[in-house]
Amino acid sequence: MQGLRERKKAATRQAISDIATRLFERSGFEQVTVAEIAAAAGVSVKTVFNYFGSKEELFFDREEELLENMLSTLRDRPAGMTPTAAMRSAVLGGPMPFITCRWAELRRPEVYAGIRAFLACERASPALTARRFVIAQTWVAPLAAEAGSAAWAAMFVGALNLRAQVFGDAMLERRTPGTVEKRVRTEVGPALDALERGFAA
Amino acid sequence: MQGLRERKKAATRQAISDIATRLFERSGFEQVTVAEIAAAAGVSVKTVFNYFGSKEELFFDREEELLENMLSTLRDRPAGMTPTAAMRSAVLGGPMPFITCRWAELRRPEVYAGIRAFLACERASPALTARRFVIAQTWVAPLAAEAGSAAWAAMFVGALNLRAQVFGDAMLERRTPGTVEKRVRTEVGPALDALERGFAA
DNA sequence: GCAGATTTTGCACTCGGTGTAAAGTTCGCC
DNA sequence: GGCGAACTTTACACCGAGTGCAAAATCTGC
Repeated sequence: MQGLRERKKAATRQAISDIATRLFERSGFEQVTVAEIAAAAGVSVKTVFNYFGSKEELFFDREEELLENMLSTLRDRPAGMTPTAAMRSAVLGGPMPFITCRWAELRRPEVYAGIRAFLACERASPALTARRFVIAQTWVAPLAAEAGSAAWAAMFVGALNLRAQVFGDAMLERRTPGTVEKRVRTEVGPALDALERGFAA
Repeated sequence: MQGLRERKKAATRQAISDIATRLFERSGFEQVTVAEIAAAAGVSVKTVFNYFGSKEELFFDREEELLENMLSTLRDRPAGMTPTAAMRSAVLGGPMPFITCRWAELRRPEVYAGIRAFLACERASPALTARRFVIAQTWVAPLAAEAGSAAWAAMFVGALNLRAQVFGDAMLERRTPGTVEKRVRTEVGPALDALERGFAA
C-alpha cells in the first residue's frame, strides 16, 4: 500500500469517475455539466480537469486497458498463428471485446442493462460517438507495430468499428443475449474471415 | 443564374470559406478564432455559424463531394467487377483520392505546396485530425449500402485511413512527388489486394 | 513540529456555440 | 415604383468547456 497521498489521489479519481458515470447514465452526457459532476463529487471543477483531460475522458475510462489486452493477445500468440486468428476469439467471444467477459454473462439482466445504458448514452451524444472512433484510430499504430503490418492493423480496426456498430445496434434494439451474439458472429465473422484470407500470403 | 439572394448567399459562403482557409494555413487552425474569420470576412460571428455548423466545417469543405464520387464510382462499375477493383484506381491513382487529380499534378510546385500546407495544418490540430476520422466513419454506411457488404465497407474505410496516413507522412517529410506516389502504392496497394482476396468469395 | 513538495482551489479569462428578437434585404406581385 | 411577406444578418446576452495563475490547504520526510 502506497502513502496516504497516493491513496487519496486514487480514491478521488475513482470517486469523480464513478459519479460522472452515474450522472451520465441518468441524464445523458450533454445534459450533465462538469460543474455538476464536480459539485456531486465534492471537488472543484479545476480538480476534475487535473485528473481528466476532457469531459469525454470521464466517459471512456477503460479504453487504455483494452489496447493493452489487444497488444498482449497479439504478443502472446503461438508461433505461426496469424494475427487475425489470435484476435478472433476475443473479438467474437464476448460482449466487450478483449475484456474477460463471455457471452454467458450478458444473460444476467443487470449486466445487460448496464452495458445497454452505457451504449445508449454513447449513441445519444455525437461527441462521444466521435470520440470512440478517434480512440479506435489511435490503436492502429501500436497494433501495426505488434502485428508487423500497417495494412492489417488499419483494416482490423475497421472490423472492430463494425463490431461496435453491430453490437450497439442489437443492444439498443433490446435483442436477447442470444440474438446479440448471433448477430455479432454472423456479421463480424465474415470480416475476420476476409482479413484472414486477405493476409494469408 | 439564380436570384440575387441565392447568389449573395453562395458568394458569402465562399468568401468565408476562402478567408478561413487562408487564415488557417497562415497561422494554424487553433490560433485563428472564429471572431477573426468573421471580422476578416466582414460579417458577424453568427453569420459564420449560419453557414457552417462548426469551426471544423470551415476546414473540411470538400468531403461531401468526395463521398459522392466514391458512391458513383461504385455505382457505375461494370457488372461483375468487385467493389475493391472499382475503387482501386481512384485510391492509388492520384494525390487526392476520388478527386480528378493525377499524380502528375503533384509535380507542379504550387499544387504540392498547397496540399502540403493543408496537411500540415490538419496534423497540427488534434481537433482536425479527429474530425477526419469521424468524417471517414460516416462513409461506412453509404458505402456498405452501395457495395452490398458492411464488412467490406468497414475495412475499405480502414484502408482509406491508412492511405491518408501514408500520404500525409510522405508529404510532411517533403518527399518528392515520385516517392510519395511510390509509398502510397507500395503501402496501400497490399491493403487493397487483401481486400480483394478476402472478399473473393 | 517544521520545511519543502504536492494538491486543491478560486478567480478571471478565452473561445466555441446557441437562442432570440430586432434591423436590414430581397422577393413576388400589383 | 411601391408594398407586404419571406428571408438573412446582426447585436446581445448567455452557456459550458477548458486554461493559467497564485494562494491556500494538505501530505511527506526528517
